[in-house]
Amino acid sequence: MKLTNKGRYAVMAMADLASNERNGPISLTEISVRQNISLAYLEQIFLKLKNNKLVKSSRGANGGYILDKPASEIRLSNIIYAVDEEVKTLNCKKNSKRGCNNKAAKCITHNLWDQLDQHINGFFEKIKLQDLTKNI
Amino acid sequence: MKLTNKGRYAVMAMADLASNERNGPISLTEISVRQNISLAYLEQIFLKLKNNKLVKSSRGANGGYILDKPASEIRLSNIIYAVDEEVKTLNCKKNSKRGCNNKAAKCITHNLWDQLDQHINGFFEKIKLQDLTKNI
DNA sequence: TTTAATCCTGACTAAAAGAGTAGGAATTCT
DNA sequence: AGAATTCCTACTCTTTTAGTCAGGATTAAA
Repeated sequence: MKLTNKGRYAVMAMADLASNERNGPISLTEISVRQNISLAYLEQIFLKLKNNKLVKSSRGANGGYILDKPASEIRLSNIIYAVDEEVKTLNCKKNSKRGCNNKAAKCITHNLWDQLDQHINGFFEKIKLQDLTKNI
Repeated sequence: MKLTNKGRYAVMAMADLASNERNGPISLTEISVRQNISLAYLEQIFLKLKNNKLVKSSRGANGGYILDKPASEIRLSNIIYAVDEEVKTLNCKKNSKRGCNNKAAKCITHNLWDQLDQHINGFFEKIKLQDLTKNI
């Protein structure tokens, strides 16, 4: 399943961004210091966030990032999805010999894992970025 | 997070065992054929299931495994836990420099990931092995 | 126009985890 | 004794993770 540190860092950084909103963009250097995440890694992460229209960037001196929409409209699932590409546990690969073939009674757990995916997705969909800023 | 193929194989194998109960133990060779999982890998898995008192073994010719208790009393969480050792997403390692230190505002997501753990655990705790045998 | 701050991008790498193999020892039934 | 089966440990191969590194490209302020 794809739920990694990168995903968590992304959530942390977005929460940081939401909590420190002010006039003008916030630089990654700032976030890097506050959240103790390497700048280069943050750059990677924010590139994806930007491609997924979760943040906007402005370049040059005093540049940085701002949220692309209100924190109340960003779900954690959006963030996770943006950096991890998929929120899937394990699915039965087509043409895979092991674990699941389409014969009856052999892929008992297929549905089960699908349900779990939905469960986890649901969890992250319920929570909005705004909900996190309260705790900071 | 620890939710791997091994965990899924374990659930599959246990469901197989529960569905094919009869007098006397069932050999891993049988399960291996039915579920299309390599015998050697199954051996590894069942070793752990046995250590966690989910199955009983009998050795020698005509040996094999049987459930150690009724399928109605075995939760999927027991199985997952047995083979994966932990159902934890990502926790903040003590003494880790990155990602989480105990200063305020820096580990925003800590609680969040804990909640997720509980969520997933809850999912697997609700479901009993017996519930799976109906679909085979 | 210079310069500094920042974004942007891809390539690279070290470590860990995942998935499964291999081989032999011990046990029990026939 | 011979065959079937569990038991147990160690090993290996591959993929993924978690970053780092290096070098632009772009922009805004001075």
